[in-house]
Amino acid sequence: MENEASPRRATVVTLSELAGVAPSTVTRALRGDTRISEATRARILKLAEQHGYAPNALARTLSSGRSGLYGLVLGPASNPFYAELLHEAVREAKERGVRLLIIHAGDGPIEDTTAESLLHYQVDGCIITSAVLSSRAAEICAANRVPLIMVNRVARHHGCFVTCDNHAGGAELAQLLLAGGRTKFAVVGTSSTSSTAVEREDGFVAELARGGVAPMMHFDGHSSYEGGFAAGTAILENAVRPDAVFAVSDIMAMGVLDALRLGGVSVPDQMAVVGFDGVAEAARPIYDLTTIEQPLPLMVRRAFEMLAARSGNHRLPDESISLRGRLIPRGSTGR
Amino acid sequence: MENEASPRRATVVTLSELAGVAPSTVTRALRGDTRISEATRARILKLAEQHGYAPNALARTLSSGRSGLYGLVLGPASNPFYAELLHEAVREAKERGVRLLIIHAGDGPIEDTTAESLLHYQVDGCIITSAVLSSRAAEICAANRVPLIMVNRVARHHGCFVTCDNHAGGAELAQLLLAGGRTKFAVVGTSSTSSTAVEREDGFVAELARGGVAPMMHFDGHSSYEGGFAAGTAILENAVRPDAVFAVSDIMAMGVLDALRLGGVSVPDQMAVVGFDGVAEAARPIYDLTTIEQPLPLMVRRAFEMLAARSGNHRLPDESISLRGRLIPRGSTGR
DNA sequence: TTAAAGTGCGCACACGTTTGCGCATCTCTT
DNA sequence: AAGAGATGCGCAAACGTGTGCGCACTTTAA
Repeated sequence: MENEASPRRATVVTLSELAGVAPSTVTRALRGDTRISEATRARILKLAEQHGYAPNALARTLSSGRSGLYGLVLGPASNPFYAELLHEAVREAKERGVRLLIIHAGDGPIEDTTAESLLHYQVDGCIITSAVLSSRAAEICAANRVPLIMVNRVARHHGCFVTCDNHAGGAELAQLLLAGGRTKFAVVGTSSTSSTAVEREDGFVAELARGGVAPMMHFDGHSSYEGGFAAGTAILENAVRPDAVFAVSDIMAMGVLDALRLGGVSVPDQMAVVGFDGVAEAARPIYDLTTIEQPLPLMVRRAFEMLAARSGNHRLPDESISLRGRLIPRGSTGR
Repeated sequence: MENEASPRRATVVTLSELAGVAPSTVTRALRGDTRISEATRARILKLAEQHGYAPNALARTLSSGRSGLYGLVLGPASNPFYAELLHEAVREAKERGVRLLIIHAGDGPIEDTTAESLLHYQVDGCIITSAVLSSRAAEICAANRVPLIMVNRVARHHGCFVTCDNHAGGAELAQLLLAGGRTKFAVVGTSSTSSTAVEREDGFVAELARGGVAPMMHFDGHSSYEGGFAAGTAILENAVRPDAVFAVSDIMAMGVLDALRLGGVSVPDQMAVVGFDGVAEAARPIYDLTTIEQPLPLMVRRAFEMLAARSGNHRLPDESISLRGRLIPRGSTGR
């Protein structure tokens, strides 16, 4: 079919010559412009099909200004939450006909050179989860009109973000534990300045206070399984043990649970454990973890919507969306 | 700094006007062409710096033919191996100054429309893990000279791939178990036609045969934690229990281990368990899983090298690389 | 003194697509 | 029958960068 001597891909110009029309006619026909007659359109579509025409999205960017590319900044691989978020983003991007450019993944901060590559590829926007953007990097994006959306975290005083209602979620978990008759609470937080973790903890502690209780123990660790495991181990070693543990993320709660299991503590009889995120792992029978499920699909959709709106109109003000999570009571809190 | 009335980004033309030279001179100066005098070059570099010039990589693609974009097809989120692979790929891409375009993620096959978007963005190549490419999609890529590399899986009869030496790894695990005095073996495989799983199983069974033993049980399940858990549950229910279980992936082995734990089976005393992949989770004290670690960083690097070579020279023949994995003996096999 | 080689840079086109403008032709309307 | 609107399409410029070719000037060689 394809001639070996002419390996060149079909272009709009190729098709226009074949069809005996102008390149602009081909473009309009392919894009469904109503001003092109149905007959011409059909003829061009058929030619495109025959010759395996694939539009050059990069060339389109050049003249239209939109690239159809969104940057994605991902958190560490050790937390399955980000893997789920990635897959959700891929699904949503496919639905919207846009592509995802992985800009950064991992724990560390985003380097300035990485931020610059955002510009090189003319991304229409960028979704940031977890990682911190240096002020210089943020400045670069702002100066070049690249809209930024933080998912699952908020920046200091500016920018768009969509999060779960962390405060309410923390409070709801506290209510559940109080209603279950728990009295001695441990909080497993994170040493990072993550807004998400802080809000969850605040909500939890505030609700405890409403019930007239204060946590008896507090741990700060790395926001990972290992951090949770270390906290769980520390709980075991404490002279007086709590009867309920709130970990600010499921991955940490899983670490806590495993430490308790190795220490011979029975959950939920001797100790209840709750987490936050609603990752798939939490549903495993071995963990059976009570948690707040983040409405990930909706959060991702909202993020894309905000990006799409802002890539069309740069004057839109900063916007923040908070979505209520769903309490999933499981075995780790009894019943 | 940036004038509100002139939101346009600096381009080569902008700089050329500022410097009083031709656009081509600017291009050559920025790209380090030796034919441009040092004085002119310094002046242009300074101007570029001042005006925050960011080259338009998409425009460059148009005239140079190379996009600096690689497609990435990722497996399901439920297996942490793919998350690790993603992060490794991101790291390697950063080092090489190329970008990753997420084409597809998840369990299902790659749709043809997805494959076409590979072409739209003129990717220089594509790394495929796990998902299957329809023959039509493969044809599209071949016709358009988009090199494809399979990582951790091999296609039927053609294409480039880089894998771990699955057969040798399976054999090594069998040796270890035999040396540990195990006699009754169960194999937890996957119902998918994944070449990787089949090779691992073949290697394991072949080595058992050399020792004069055949597995007493065999399970096929979904290649996931749940699949492993189901197999583990089935093992519990069997009248006569094996004293060693080989799961073809760590994620399945984790499922097996948890099922055994819930069933009160003590590992490694009553039963040894081994996995394959070397994911981070396998090292958790609660699993402490003996496994074969895939040399992920090297595998990813080789994949990029093969892609880079093929995007420069389309005539290169198919090539396959097999890298030896490393046995990591842990508590799940005793000692 | 002249030819040859080297240096520094500009011109112009190419890459593939989009889009504003405008020119025909055809169909109504009055 | 003539102006008004609709319909169908072409022309040409633009997006930003890369590059082959060639011109002018300088240095070196004979």
